[in-house]
Amino acid sequence: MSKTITPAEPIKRAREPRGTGRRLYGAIAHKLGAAILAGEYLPGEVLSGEIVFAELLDVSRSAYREAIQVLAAKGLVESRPKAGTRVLPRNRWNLLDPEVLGWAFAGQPDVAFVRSLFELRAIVEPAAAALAAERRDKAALKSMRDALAGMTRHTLASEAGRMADRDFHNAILHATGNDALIVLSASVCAAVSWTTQFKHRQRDLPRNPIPDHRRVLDAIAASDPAAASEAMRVLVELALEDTRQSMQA
Amino acid sequence: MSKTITPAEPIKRAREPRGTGRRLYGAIAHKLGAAILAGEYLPGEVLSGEIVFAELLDVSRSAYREAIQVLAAKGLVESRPKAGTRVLPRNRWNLLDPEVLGWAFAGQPDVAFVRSLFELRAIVEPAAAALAAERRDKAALKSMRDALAGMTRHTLASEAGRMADRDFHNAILHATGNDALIVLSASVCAAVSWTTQFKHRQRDLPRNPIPDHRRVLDAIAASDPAAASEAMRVLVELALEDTRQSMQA
DNA sequence: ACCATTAATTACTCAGACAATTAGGTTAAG
DNA sequence: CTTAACCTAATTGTCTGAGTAATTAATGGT
Repeated sequence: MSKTITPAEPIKRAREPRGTGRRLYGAIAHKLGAAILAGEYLPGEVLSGEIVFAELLDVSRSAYREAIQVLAAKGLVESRPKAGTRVLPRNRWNLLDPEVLGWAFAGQPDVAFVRSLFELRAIVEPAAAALAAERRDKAALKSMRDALAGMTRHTLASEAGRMADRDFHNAILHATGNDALIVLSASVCAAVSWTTQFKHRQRDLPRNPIPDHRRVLDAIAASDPAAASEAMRVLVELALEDTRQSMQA
Repeated sequence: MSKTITPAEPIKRAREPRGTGRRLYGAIAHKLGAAILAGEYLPGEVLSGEIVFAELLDVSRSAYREAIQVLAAKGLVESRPKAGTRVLPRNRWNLLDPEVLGWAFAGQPDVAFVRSLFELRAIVEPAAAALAAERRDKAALKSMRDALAGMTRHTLASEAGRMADRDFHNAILHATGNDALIVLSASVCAAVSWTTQFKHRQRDLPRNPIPDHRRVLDAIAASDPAAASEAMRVLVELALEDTRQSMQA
């Protein structure tokens, strides 16, 4: 076994002003990361040696190595002398890393994985809403209100609207005062953002999401943890249902 | 402002056979990462230029740069031409990355952060236990039983016992069939392992944890989600209490 | 069958040069 | 006085080529 893998074609640095590949090594990491997440390079298989791979990618070994360090830092690959750099088993991947999530959604996202993300969201966000209801202060409430206003002004079809949606959920997470939850939010919110974008790529928003969000906000403002948790549970469940529809289509 | 930072002293590659710093760049990343997590380098401050820093560390620029790529991949720093590499604000850090968690616990871990981790655990693990109760199969049950047997044989005071504890919780997470949860478990379990080690550094285990785990296992085996969730809630709460005691002391 | 030794492969580290990018100051226009 | 465009210098980014160190696998001895 252990057939070595070689890249398909040379790399071109992306020209996006704010993309993940502003630098050459970033572009390589993006290309390889997306390829690994897409299943083109299977776990256990080994990438052909530095010199060969870098040459085929038409980049220097420095750039290639720095890209590999990035992938290794995210648990996608591991390099050892004499053994080469091989793709690690899936359970070693840092799937909650925002950049890795981006790579996962760069291609056709795995349906089972999207479902598991929503399940995680359905676990974390209601609990977070409950905590927020207990600990929210005036500033946090203002952030939520502002975000909800932004969602109302622009719709979820626009980028500004989606950003307001992220702001709303982020405000709740921040109100919990829990660093671990906040970090997790950065991941989950990013994923949700990808999926909503994915959703609206196919059909327009079938339902007005504002009332659901409003109920959550009201419960938090009223310092009612149980109601906040329940309202958020409903919100996530409806969002899941919308996504499910558009993914079957 | 923007006072530039310089390292205290040169680097020595760690000799640990399975540590994070088997290679030179890994040792640098470990040193700098731990220093950042410890608050020695504050967000916004800028590390003195590559050439200067690498020279003071007595390593080549290549090794230093590869270490920086690792830190950048974990959201700790960001490098731009002319601006240098600066420490990012705390909310950009991937605190759930296992390696970052290791760095956080390499020094005196922040009490608030440890509390937030336990809070996250108290949210995720009961929900995971409930899911496991719904979806568990024979193989998963066997894994849990084996792990519990291991915990009984060795105690939590030994490394083998702690590993069995991790296996038990991992088995539950795997039984959910939820990839996102499994990845999150890799982080949280690692953190819990750090804290339990931290805990036993000061006093011996004050309570027998086996019955608590047994209750969880029984509920999952009985396919009773509510009971599993409740049993796990109790387990985590007791663990939190133990840790709280030893951290105040 | 097992363990020490050796050899070959591969990643790792180093050094120095050049290119690309951009922060920050400077100048010009409104 | 404010704002925008421009320039410059400082810094990271990229490349090349050489040599070192670590690890696996084969080899030979016990």
